[in-house]
Amino acid sequence: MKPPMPDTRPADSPSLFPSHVRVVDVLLPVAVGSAYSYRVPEGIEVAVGDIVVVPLGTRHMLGCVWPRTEDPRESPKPVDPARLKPIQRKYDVAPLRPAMIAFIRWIADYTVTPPGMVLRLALRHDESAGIARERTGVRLTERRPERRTSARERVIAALLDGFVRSKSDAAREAGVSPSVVDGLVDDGVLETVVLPPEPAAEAPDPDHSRPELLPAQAEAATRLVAAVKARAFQPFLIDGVTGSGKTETYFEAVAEAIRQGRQTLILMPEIALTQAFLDRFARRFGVRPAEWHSAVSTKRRGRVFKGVASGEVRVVAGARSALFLPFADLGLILVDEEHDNAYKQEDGVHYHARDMAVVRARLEAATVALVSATPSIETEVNARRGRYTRLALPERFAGTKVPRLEPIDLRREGPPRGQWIAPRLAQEMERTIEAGGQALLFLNRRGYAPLTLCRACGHRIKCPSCSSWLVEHRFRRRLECHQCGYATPVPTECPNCHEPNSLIPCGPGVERLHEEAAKLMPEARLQVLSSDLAGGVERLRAELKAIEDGEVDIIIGTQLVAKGHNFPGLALVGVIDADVGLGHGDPRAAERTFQLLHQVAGRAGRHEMEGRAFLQTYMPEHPVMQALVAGDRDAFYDREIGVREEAHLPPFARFAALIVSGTDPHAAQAHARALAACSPFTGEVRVLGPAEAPLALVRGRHRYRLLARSARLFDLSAYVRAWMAGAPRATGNLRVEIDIDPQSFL
DNA sequence: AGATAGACATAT
DNA sequence: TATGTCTATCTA
Repeated sequence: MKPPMPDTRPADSPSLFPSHVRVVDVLLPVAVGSAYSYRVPEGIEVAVGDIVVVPLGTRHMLGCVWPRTEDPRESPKPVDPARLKPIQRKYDVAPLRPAMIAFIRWIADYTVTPPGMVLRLALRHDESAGIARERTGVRLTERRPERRTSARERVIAALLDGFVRSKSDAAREAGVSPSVVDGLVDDGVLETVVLPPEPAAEAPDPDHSRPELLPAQAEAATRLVAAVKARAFQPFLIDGVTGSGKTETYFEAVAEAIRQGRQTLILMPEIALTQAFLDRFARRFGVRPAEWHSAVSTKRRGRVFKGVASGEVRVVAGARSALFLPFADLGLILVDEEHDNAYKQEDGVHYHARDMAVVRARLEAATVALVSATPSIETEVNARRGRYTRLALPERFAGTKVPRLEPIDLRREGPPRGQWIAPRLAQEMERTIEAGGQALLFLNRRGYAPLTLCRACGHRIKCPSCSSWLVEHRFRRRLECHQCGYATPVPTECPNCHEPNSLIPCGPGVERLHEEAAKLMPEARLQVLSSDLAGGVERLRAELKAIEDGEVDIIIGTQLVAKGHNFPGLALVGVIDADVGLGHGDPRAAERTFQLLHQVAGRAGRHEMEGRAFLQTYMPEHPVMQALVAGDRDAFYDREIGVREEAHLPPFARFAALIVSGTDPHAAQAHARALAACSPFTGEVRVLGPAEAPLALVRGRHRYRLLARSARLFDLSAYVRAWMAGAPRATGNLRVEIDIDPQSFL
């Protein structure tokens, strides 16, 4: 830190040098529209981007010295100089660079969120966390103890090499408790040494172990490497079938960024950030990347945050929040599984991390690559229009093909009532297991049965707080609401007509499927995999290991099995109900179903083994099923893009919804209607049902949704801002949130 | 965001 | 009339 400026004014004539009140604007991480002005006290020098501690009301908080703009919304109103409060101190962290400030502004503008809320995402770390505490190590001296015990001897033996170790390491290596080490320090046998702080992440080695690449991979890698070398914004789509080595390919670009001394951000859906991925990275680069997601400890976050800001951390693998890390020199961003919905932030600042990654890359003059086997419609359109350069990886590594999905028409060859596995699928499973392969039954429904019905009066048991069906979880003997988490013991009589023993479970969940499969194949070893597996992450990890080791014949899984995990012995996939998820009126239902089922099918058959996949459906003629069966991805995209065009929704702008919420339902609805009445909104106003939006009635807040049907969504944020500015004062308690997937940033 | 002052509702 | 609960407003 710079020394304070010496005061050069003559002591006897201060009035000759009118002391200028130095004022700067500081953006605070709170939901206020503009930055606030603060006085800079003598002895403190601040520049734009600096992080400072300032008083606000009764508290002190971090803020960022913010540049002035012409934009009146962001500029502070002039304040009586006497009312200005002084900056308390500078905060010891790297200042936000201009690209980061531009990024924050861009997102705030696009998402119609106060910039302070976006800044909050960038400053989210614990103040004390980043300060690496001093670590002490121990080293052997010439002295030997008077009292000799076997524990002491072991410590001395372990430290005979003369190297310094931390106390805990020394104790662990010698197999003794730390108090033995302390005792030796007291006796002067060991001396303590101050250790340098542990690095936030070790430096990855771009040449640690370079893999053999297939021709298509090598070609794609070359183009990515060239882009990284060029140090200019360039967006790519890495479009490769499951098992085509997308990761190995983009690792080459990571290697180049490391060689260039620039940083890399690998974004992944949180669930995909597994040990397996980190290990894979370590095999290629010798060390693991720095991790950034909700499960990382506060202390570790602080260190990573500082390491990223200083440039010491070269590669970060993180969930969407990693997008707001203060990279010193970001050269490459990878968005793995770019189609994944987890990239959407649904509360606070509504942003789509995939799109914001492209924005950030542009502002940082970095290369960005979106990676997927089933790109989102938007990304596909951007690739087709040439805004993203497509790098196609059409072949699988081992030369096997992604299996075609074979349809099983449930109307013609379905199972008997009360069962869900078609005879043909059962046969194929038996054959597969006899041949030593594994089978996966995919059903995206947790629990035993999605509906409990009264045989006597027809009553369907619903959640008292959000009116969606309660799902029976037989293992836990409860009825659970999958929307809001409400749970109650399974009743013995109908809550409506009080008829005893009249309740019957309707429809299948994975637990019920497990029951059926066990009956069909009593010898087979079964395992259910779902996110609510008893025993949590530990158990899940253990079960995945067991599956990998071939200790399971039939896996019965929900969505969980479609993502990330590798099942090397999997030879057959059976989709129990391909129609789940279609026809809910969700405009993205077709896309999601296609992506999910394509990914699930892709799990079958790798490592020189051809796999097979079956699709049980009541509507084999549905375009999604047809595309899946034909293995024709392009046909699917052609159709989906066409559908959106017909609805006058530019495919790359996706759907837009405005959520107007307020505490007074009448006022909120009136405002929603007023907004809807104005161009460009022609959509209807709907009260959000709880099933549609579990958060709809949080704390008595009423929400209304507008669907915008406009070809010019580009103006959406400006439009809403203008509307809000002109809205009557009573709208102060109304929040307008835009829920869109912005695509107009190129 | 978080503190606080005001607006109702309810206990004392 | 004190006390609790919920909301709207303000922070420089």
